Amino acid sequence: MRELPVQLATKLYGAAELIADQGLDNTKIDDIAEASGVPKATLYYYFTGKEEILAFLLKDLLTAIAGDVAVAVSAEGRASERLAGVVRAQLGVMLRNPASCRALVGDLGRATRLPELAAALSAAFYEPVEKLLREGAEDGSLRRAEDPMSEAVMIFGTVTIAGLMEAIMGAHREMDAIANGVARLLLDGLAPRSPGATGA
Amino acid sequence: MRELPVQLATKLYGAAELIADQGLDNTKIDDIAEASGVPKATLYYYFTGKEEILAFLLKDLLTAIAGDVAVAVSAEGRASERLAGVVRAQLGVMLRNPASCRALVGDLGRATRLPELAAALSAAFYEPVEKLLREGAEDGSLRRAEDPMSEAVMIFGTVTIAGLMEAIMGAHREMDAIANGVARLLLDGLAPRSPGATGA
DNA sequence: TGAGAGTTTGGACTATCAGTACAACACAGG
DNA sequence: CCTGTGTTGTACTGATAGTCCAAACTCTCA
Repeated sequence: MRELPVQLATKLYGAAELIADQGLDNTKIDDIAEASGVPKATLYYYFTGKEEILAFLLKDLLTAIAGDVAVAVSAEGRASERLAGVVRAQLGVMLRNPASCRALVGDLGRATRLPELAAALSAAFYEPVEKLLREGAEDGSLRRAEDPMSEAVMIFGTVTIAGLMEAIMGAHREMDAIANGVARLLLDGLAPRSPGATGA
Repeated sequence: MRELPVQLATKLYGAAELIADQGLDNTKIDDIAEASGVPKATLYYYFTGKEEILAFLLKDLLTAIAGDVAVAVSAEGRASERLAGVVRAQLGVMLRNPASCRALVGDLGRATRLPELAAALSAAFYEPVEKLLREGAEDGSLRRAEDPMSEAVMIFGTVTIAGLMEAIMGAHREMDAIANGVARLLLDGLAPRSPGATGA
């Protein structure tokens, strides 16, 4: 895949919705060309095929998530508060890019089969969150995890499915309401808390 | 889709792995025919196309999950314990059918686009868990949820991603270890608990 | 100004594969 | 033996992903 001019990249976002709606294999290359305004021949000049176009869009989304998550992770405050920030960050990106987000989750399988995406996902989310969990154990705001990696994975799953549900349904709730719900589940769990001991 | 003879259904499972590995659209009908031992003409006698074959496999998996989840939901004990049972049930089915499970999550987007699957998923998981959450609020073993539906969705996401990760990685951990980790996150959350107040 | 490199595009072409058509065959029950 | 229901091989069609190429266009450097 050749280096992509910005202007062209921008046009491609127009195709994300199409892919999200129909799935990649129900979307003809010619449809993508038409929806984005980029001629087919040009698409093939830059990409080796459909999959690479999807991969580009998804990597872009993951990069956006990575950026916002990184900011949240290295903010001020206790780890538990920053974790809530991470949740808000990921949900924020997802709700701002519902089409790419639906395409990502919709073609999650393909995504897991694209190695560079797995790496991007890991860098965007798992590693920072894992680090955050360790810091939480230090500052006492989070319990010590036996297996921070798999907890990070679960956290990602929780946030992702919550965000996806909104993206599919068409985001009828405020982002903050959703983020609070997710953060509460993750921090406090479902069991009742004895009064006066909670995170964020 | 015609009523499917059991013998034929059994053969089809052999194709699930193929689909899980490659994704549906990289899998040729002829490959499915070869892998399952069911001739292409017979496949088209029963199914209208590829998608319907996938839908059959997924519906089958969801039915299995629905069955085990239903048992767990209506077991003895407090709701918190039964919720842990639900987690074990879903993970159990997923780990016993890693191929279908990967195919399901891999083609999740397609799945969300197949209305009967969305309905099956809802019946298999969301509704029973939502009911369980309400019961937990009654018996005091779970906190009262503001929005049980969306909590049920998040729970599903957490369990699913955890299970998927194992299915992809090749299940190096014991099912019980995974299930305990998931149940602990869901019930207790990540914030430290004051001693002596916890679920399951 | 103009040569040359890289980019952009239209359009024709090929190869692959999903899905169809159909005829032949198997095998049941009456 | 006849008829209906499943089963299968084979040949076919149509759609479309991806290739190829030549013409045009743009930018840079001399």
